[in-house]
Amino acid sequence: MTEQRLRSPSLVQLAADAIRRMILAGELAEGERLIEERLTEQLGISRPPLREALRVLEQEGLIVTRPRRGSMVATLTDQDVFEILTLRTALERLAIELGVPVRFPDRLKDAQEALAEMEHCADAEDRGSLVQAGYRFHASLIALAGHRRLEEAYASVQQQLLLCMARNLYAREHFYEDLHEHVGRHRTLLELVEAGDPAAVLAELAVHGERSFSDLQSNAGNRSARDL
Amino acid sequence: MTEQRLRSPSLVQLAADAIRRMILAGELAEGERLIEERLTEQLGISRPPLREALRVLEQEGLIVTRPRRGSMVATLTDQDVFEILTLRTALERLAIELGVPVRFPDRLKDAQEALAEMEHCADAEDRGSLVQAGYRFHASLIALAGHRRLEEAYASVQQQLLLCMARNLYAREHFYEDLHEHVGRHRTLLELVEAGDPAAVLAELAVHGERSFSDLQSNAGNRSARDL
DNA sequence: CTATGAACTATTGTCTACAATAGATAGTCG
DNA sequence: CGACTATCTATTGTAGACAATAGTTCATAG
Repeated sequence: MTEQRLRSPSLVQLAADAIRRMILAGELAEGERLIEERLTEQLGISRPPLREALRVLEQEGLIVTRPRRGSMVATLTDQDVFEILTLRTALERLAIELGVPVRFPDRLKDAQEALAEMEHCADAEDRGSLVQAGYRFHASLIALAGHRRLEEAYASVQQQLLLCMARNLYAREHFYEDLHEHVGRHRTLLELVEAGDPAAVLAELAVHGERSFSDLQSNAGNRSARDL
Repeated sequence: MTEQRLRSPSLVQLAADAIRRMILAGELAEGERLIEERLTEQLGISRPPLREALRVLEQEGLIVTRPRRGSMVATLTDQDVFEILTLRTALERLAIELGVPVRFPDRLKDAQEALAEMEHCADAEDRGSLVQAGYRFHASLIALAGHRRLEEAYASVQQQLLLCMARNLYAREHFYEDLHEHVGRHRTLLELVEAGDPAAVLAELAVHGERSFSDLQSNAGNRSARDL
């Protein structure tokens, strides 16, 4: 609304988006070195903007950079998945506490639209699009809090979660259950949000999250799965 | 024109550290434009590494960059302070839930040392050093969780909080109370952590945080102060 | 045959220079 | 006298080249 889309995106943003897409699409293998010269040829840009884009991705947690040794696609361990999931849960909890009951009713529309698309994807059994719509749904719930830093942090965590999925480290929760049951849980979530009961939403989210923690019990932090 | 020789690690990191220090020390005013050429002269480096450093600081939330209009020191509103404080609380809560009871007893030493230094600073009435020691104390509590992403996110929030203090937007909590009472609250916190009672720690933290929210009631999100 | 060292290569780190754009200023027209 | 426009300047965006370093390979000596 207030955002003006006339801004010509800089090469840095375009390069960051392109590399991010490549990583999340699995076109770049885990731990693969990112040779700057190769990427400049591939993207048709020069090294300075590319290097700035790599700094952005490094801060986002998608790549790791070691001095004089270049950048590599992030390698995710079970510990990393655990960290991503717990952090996501903590951020979602804050968002619910701040955003429910809803103070910006117009923002609910985004969630409702995303949910409608999720149902459509479930009917069509389009799992890829369903995951995308699911992320939009969650992001729109976060936006209810009206908390810019929270939205940014959540987006970063979501991206890393996408990376987990590209690595097949996190496929269980989203793929190994009935699609309509999956969408139904989200519908329940939205209804509780609309009802304005934060505690109930948090309880539902806890059920949501418990499944994801169940396979990480080898980690020292597994105790927290119950608490969250 | 202090020509400092930046060498070994990486000019990007050194430049980022230097500019970060300048911002947090208040040497750069709120909203002040960061002219790249000026900074290159001041730091004795060239523009490419400087620009990469600015990207890092942008991701950290200390500066804002608009395309073709350069970078500015972040301007903090009450809403920003609210966001920083709520995010910090959410991260601390996760850290306590994951780290208490303590599973890495050796890491408690850092907290104990920081607390001892806090007491020393309180005796000497050195408020500046007390704040620094306080941040080390909190950071060491976060480290109990053994959660790298959490530590990084918390460090970023802490930095922005330091920026708040440099802007006198947040001086109340740390400066307008008795120093020994301040340290005493932290001692209580550590004792509860050592006792292994997460709920009690969270309750104490809630008291800790309530004071900071009290001046932000004009914000729409003030309702959360009680919940957190 | 193995181990060690030196030279080489591939890659990153940094710098100078050029192009493009947004903001400012002054001049002119209504 | 005020407002609008064109030019102008300061600053950012981008490019290509040079310097420095870590990893590798080959040669030689034990």
